[in-house]
Amino acid sequence: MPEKAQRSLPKAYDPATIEDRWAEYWVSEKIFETASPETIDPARAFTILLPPPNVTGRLHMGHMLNQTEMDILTRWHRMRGDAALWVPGTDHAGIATQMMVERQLATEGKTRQQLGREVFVERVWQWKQHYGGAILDQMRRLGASVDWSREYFTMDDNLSVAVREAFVTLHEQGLIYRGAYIVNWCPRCQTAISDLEVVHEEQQGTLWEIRYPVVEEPGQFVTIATTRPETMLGDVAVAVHPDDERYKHLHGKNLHLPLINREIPIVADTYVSADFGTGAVKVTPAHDPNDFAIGQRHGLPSINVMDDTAHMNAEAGPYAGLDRYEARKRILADLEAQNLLVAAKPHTHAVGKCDRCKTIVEPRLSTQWFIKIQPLADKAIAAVEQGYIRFTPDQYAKTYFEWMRNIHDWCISRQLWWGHRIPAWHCGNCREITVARETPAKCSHCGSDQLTQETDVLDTWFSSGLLPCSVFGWPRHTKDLDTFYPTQLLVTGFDILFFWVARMIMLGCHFMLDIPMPDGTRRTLKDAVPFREVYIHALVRDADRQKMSKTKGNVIDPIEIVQRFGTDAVRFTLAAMASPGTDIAFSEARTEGYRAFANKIWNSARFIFMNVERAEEAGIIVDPQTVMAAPILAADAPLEARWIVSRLQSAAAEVNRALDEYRFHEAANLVYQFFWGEFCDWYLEAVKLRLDFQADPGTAQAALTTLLQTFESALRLLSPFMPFLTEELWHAFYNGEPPAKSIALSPFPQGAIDPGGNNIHDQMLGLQLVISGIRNRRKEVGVPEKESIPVKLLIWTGSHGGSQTLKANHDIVEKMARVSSIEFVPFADRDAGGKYQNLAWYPVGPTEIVVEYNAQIDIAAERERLTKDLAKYEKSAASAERQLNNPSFLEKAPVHIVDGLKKQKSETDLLIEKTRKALKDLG
RNA sequence: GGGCGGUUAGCUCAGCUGGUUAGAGCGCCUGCCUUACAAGCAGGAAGUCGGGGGUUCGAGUCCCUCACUGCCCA
Repeated sequence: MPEKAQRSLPKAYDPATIEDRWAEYWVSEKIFETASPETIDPARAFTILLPPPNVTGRLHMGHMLNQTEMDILTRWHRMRGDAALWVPGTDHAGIATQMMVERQLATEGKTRQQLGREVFVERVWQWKQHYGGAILDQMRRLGASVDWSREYFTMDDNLSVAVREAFVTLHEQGLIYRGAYIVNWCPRCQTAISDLEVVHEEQQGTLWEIRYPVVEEPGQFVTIATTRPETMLGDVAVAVHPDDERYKHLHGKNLHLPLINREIPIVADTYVSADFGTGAVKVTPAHDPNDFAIGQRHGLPSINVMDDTAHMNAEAGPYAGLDRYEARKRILADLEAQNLLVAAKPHTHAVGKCDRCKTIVEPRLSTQWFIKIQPLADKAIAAVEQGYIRFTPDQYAKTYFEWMRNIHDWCISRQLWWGHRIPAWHCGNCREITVARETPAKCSHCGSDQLTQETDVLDTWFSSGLLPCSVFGWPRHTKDLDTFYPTQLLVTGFDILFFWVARMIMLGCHFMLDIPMPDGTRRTLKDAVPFREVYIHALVRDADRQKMSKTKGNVIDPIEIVQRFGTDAVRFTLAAMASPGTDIAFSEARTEGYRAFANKIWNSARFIFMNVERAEEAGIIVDPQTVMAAPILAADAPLEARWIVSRLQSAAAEVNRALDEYRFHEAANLVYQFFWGEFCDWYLEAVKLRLDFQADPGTAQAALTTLLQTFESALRLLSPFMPFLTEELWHAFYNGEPPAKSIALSPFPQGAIDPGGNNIHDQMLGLQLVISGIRNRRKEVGVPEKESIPVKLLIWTGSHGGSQTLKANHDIVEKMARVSSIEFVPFADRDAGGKYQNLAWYPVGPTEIVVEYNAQIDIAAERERLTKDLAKYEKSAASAERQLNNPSFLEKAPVHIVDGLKKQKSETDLLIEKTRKALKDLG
């Protein structure tokens, strides 16, 4: 327990003084640890998995948005009584982590090759122990309500068992194969990388046109076009479109490949576009995926001309040993010298770069391990098609289908040292491969003991894709799995839709089908899915809508911004702007506004605590322990009390609905509007009238009770959005003896639509309009702010409840509009002898407000204002009339719309009449 | 080239299934230290909802088209 919360609060809220304390308290008191699964009703489990951040990562704004949303939802579910479990952890990030450690080694003048694999991997573990916790530490600081006892790391032993099981099973099922195919090769990382790890950038390049002599027809040439001339050394054919008239006579003939003196055939293939370049394409199967496909179709060989560092190899003949770009220069020069280079045309094309190190990727033929993905993708498609997984916003389902339906086999091997080593052993004797769960002693084919393990490791996503099952103990059938799987929700950015979302769905659907349901029945696809819902959030940009990037220098560090404004203000900013499907332009101005909101609440607490003390001094005690029950009103409770209780109920109901639909911005704005715009602006001001503990203790005690109840509920309503501030104030509210260890463990206000609410709301609205109207008139006629003045309220005949409410609550009007006295005048008086000429006048619903102040008004300005208003009213009335005179409107529009319009029309008519009179009175 | 989104107040954005007079925050103007809060209070100004066409009793909202703009995939 931190030091006992104090009710005497400093004048301004300083988040820095409380946030670290509560962040530590939540962790050390294990506030967010979930009960053991045996005690949980799976129907009440709300499980959410943190999409694994890189272990090398630092928290950025995208993480903070992502985590704020998850935290709001998790806290909300927890407070609603669900068994909320948010599982945190990190991803071992093969390439990134290996790079990080290699860089560290470089500063010591060492390379990983010098250390050797075993020592290097040990070194990476050391690095992870030392630095790998950074991002989770940041989460702790931000108060993420995760269950730290369940923290995972994809290289942990238990998760490694899952990886091995998954690999071996897939292999047994014939879904994993090994073969030579074109992959994206990063020459710097010296590993294969996936399509998704290649970023394409538009680049100004050159399209070179090169002549290849025709063998059979000396003096004839075919001119090919290429952006990568250095790969010509690996050419095995030239392809043309079968219907291209220009080349028809050459089908079946051969060409001399310049520089290297190889004869290559001309093949006809519909892949070739006759319009592009010269219509003749060189075919280099070992260095281009499309060429590889052509090569397969025509039974051509593949000649790899580069090594794994993108230097030319022995196949490149005289160019062997050169870097690929140096080779390009030399080749172009040599071609030019032989008069074979026809043209060099500027050409914009997309160049693929390694996402990690930005090196230009070299498509390269190499032997890799693949997953035959179609059977997995089929289930993943079915799961979404059949509605077992729902996307929000739903248009992402389309993107998902698009990708899933055009998926390629997944290359899962990486030529790295850091990662899950593939459980396959090569036999030195028979050359066969043994795949096994346990390290085998003998070759399963020939029995030899000459086994060496495959050196490749698995793609990091192979392990992160398994997380929804593996963190709960899969492949074992555990109680955790029964209780928490499928998880409820995955919250993530659209940029990783294909990274985790797609892979988790494929692997989850595939493997979990084999785990029976808790009751022993067979699991179907519906319950094999890794999560039931996916919420995709947008990108956080800077205030000018620019994408944040290190090169632009516009990156906002969430921790830095949190230190300046407080975690709650930053969270609230993100939540309030997180409208589904729209990028967030993060603006400090907005955050300042929400810091002010936090301060506002802080000060409302000061006011309330001050009154609790004043009450105690007068011998009036309201036991805070009794307030958590839903607010109860006395039969004769004043209007503002009925109103605020009703507003709280409906605000809570609306917040629940909004969060249910992932409408974070709506939920945040509702809480904001309720707390500031209603509770502080109106209720607190009105309730001041009732808090005279000496003169009227009965009224005061009732008022204080409602005040405390409402405030306490409002804190709970706000808590998922602003956990720190509300935790602090809640403990202070209960004088350090709260009914639970944390507000996060208290019930969330459910809210309800109060049947009497509309009437109360209308009454209060009438009052508010009169108060605003008087304030407006005061300004217009220049009444000094401090001065209390008398006003007249003219009551129109035929207006019923309105004037009664005003009369009954004249004290509120007097206080909030600084009125010394109100005279209620029947409207009939108005026309009596120009009594109200030249007075500050303002129409409000069934009343008119007249402020007599020195009888001095700016007649010209007043006339202008009234004329402008009149025009507005007349326009509105005319448009209403047009509709009401339209038979098809009356016939087709719903009744409540017609009635509403009629009501509006009559009110507008009244306004017009009043305004005309007022104009006339101006003389 | 294929696909998806966006264009609403000075700025950043709401406006869900079409329905009465289009909202918020910040900024701006004016006046106030009214003992919870100047990180505040009160009042105010400000929008032909990107252009054009259509459907409808009714369009910011649906359809077509044009312009500009962003993103994803190839």
